[in-house]
Amino acid sequence: MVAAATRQQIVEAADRLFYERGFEATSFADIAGTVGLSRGNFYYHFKTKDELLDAVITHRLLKTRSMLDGWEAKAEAPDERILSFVNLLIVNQTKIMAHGCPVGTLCGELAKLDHIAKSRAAELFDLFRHWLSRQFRAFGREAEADALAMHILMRSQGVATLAAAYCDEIFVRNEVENMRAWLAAQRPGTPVFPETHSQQHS
Amino acid sequence: MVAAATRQQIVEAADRLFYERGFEATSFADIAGTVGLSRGNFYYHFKTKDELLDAVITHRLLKTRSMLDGWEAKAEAPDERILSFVNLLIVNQTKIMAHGCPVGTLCGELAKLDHIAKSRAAELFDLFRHWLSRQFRAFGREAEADALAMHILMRSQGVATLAAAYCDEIFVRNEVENMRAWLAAQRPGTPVFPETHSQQHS
DNA sequence: TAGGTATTAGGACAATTGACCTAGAAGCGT
DNA sequence: ACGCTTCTAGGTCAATTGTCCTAATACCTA
Repeated sequence: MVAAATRQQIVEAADRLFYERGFEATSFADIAGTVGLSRGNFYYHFKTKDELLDAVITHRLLKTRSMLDGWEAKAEAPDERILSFVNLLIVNQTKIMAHGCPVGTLCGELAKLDHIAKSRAAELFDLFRHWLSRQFRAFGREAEADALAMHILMRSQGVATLAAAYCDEIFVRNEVENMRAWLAAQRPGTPVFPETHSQQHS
Repeated sequence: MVAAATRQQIVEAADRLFYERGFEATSFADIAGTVGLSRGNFYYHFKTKDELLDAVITHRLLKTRSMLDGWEAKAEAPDERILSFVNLLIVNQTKIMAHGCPVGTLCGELAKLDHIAKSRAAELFDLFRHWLSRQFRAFGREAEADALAMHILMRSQGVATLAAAYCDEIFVRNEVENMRAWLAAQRPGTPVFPETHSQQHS
């Protein structure tokens, strides 16, 4: 097999395992077992674990950028695009309830480890942040675009954390509904509109 | 020294290190070095690392319960009590920006490790959840009390996660202000009141 | 002070980790 | 078929992990 393909397999396996088990808890042996390679052979593709982590983050950055570009290419209204982001909580519900948000948990782990790659992992947040900011600007909330982007990013992180702690999909649906209502209330020129709270939660 | 005192020292050192570095990344040697004990002596106090984790969680449950009881003992209005919870984000800002929320990050790590103690760590969330729920009931939002409690818990988790990723205290202050406004809007019988968004965020 | 219990230090243990080396297999252009 | 580069398997290495044992010390009671 050509090196680039093997490398890609390794990165994708590491991507999944870093998400499911965490960076530190995933060993080279785990990834080797998944890919079907010998342990020792890793050194040919990645000199250190940090180098592998860097490749995984780069891979995630590319995947994320391409997803966001895809959403932006669609001829949708900006608020509908923002809803695409919110809907990630529903689309990836099962994984999120099991392992949290891939971005949030990675940044959290790297923060605790005081790892050099922490700032690079935070670029994943930046991708969402600036994309959301752009949508809010197009939405007509130029001045507050970044704060609104941070707000919705914050909410999705909070939902993901509690979803993983409680494994409660009704809560997730409920809060996604709240985010939709909140977003509707952000339309500029809309008369005052209180944030509603659906109460289907058990 | 009496065993109970040493045990307490160990638990408190482990509590801090588990928070700052994470459960897995903290070794017995780290804790021993902090407390000033020999590594081997640990086995006398805790047979396994899981037993130590359990003691740490128990310790956190007691600390948290006592904090919440203290807030509830004060003759305050329920919404002011809820603000005490929100203010934790300000009071512990430095630590949160460095290591995230102690509860959220522990639950997240244990979820990834598929650890038996995960549900016990989630009891920490339950403590806050039920306490907040009680305040919202006293606030006159009987029917939606639990959903409102989960909502504010979710927000504090989201703020903590992004605070750790961005180390941005303006963001924290901004979102705390938003939570205050949101809370004011939850007063029953209050005319519609839109969630405001302060825009001091850089 | 004597005797027994409670507590400690220091080290041994196997297992696992990331890192690294080397011999050789596989692939490819000539 | 040749030679050269690319790639791989298996193993070694020191360090660190949680666990566990044992001899010695500290402490308290009688």
